Amino acid sequence: MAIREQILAQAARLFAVRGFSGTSVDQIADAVGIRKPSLLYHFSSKDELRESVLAQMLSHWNDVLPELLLTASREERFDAVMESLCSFFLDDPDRARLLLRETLDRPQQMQGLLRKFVRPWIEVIGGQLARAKDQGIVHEDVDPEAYAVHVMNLVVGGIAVLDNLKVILPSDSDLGSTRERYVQELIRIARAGLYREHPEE
Amino acid sequence: MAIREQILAQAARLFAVRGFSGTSVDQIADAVGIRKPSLLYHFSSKDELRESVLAQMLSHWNDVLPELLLTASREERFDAVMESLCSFFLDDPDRARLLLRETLDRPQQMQGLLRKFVRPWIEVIGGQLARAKDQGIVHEDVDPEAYAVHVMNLVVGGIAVLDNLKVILPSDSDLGSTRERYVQELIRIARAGLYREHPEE
DNA sequence: CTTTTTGTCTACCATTTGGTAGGTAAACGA
DNA sequence: TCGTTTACCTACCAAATGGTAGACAAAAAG
Repeated sequence: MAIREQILAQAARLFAVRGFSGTSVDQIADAVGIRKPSLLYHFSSKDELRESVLAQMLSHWNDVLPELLLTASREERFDAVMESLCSFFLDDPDRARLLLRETLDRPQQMQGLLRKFVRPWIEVIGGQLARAKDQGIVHEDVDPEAYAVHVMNLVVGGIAVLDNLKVILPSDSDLGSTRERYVQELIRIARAGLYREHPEE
Repeated sequence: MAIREQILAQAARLFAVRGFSGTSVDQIADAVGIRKPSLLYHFSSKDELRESVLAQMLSHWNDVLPELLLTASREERFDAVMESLCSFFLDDPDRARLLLRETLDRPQQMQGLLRKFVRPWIEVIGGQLARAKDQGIVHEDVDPEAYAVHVMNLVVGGIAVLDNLKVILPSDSDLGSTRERYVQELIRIARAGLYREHPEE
């Protein structure tokens, strides 16, 4: 059964980097080390492969998200949620690229998935915001839903094109720290857009 | 010469919506109302067409940007700059989609363009921030360059997938206002991530 | 009026594409 | 042991792709 996962991994990588139409079944088969008909034995069409790749990623997302949200609700640690959220995509930036490409390529189908996988997060954030507003911690003019969507977009879009943006951030030279700096600023922006003062750290 | 612009317009539209590899020369020709060889008479290859489409957009960008920045430097009206910036992409969201797709499809080539077209903006923002920091208006922990990059990404990415995100923002029913609300929150986040207090409005 | 240029067309080509047919060998279940 | 299933292969196919050749007509240039 390992071969199926290899195919999924290579397909995900290539779809993310070159796009779906920019990737041929042959290229995926080559990357795995088998012939095209062998690949099509496991996934009966290129489109089924696309579906499977996306399903695999969203299933992983669905595994990680609940824990993430519970942590957030219980401890109210904004930065922790943000870092976990970023980690999901930083662990494999192709996830962000894939998501972005799917959104561009098939907006119709993506809308359903967004409803299913993003809406819950937005609702939880909304609940948190209600409490935080009562406590006067959060800016009054925050639009909870729009805010959550923007943060989502900031994370996914930001990580998808992270390598490109590194070019524009040339200051420090040690490896990997550009990413750190970039992510820290991302989280800072998200926090500042929400809280009136700095929340408990 | 009108035909050349029609081709550019249709190509830009289709590249933005379906992607470069997802669009055939035939489809573009059809959209214009001519045959494929006629199109290839004006643009000798599909790749030259891609180049021209991108060049056209960036040239427009380059026309609009200086004025934008001058206004900002002179009057220091943050919201005005943000709204102008958003307008550039809201006027035709395909611009944002195209930019995003190019960044995903050809990161290498895009890095040069980012250096040329985005860096200047970042530097100007940096200059503004220096002054604003002296006046104690801007948060001290802002990373000017990273901030600017994130805002850029927020605008481009946000508008590119705006139609999808509307689905997650279901509250008000009147037409067009979802976009308004979405853009307002975007600008609010950008402002809150920068200024300690609200700047003069 | 003739010649040349411009722009479009039909017909075609080589390559690549997603996908199928059908064979083969190893592993497995009875 | 023998049939069946699994997983891979070579060979092939029809359609679509980017691009070319060359005919043709209108218009611009001489």
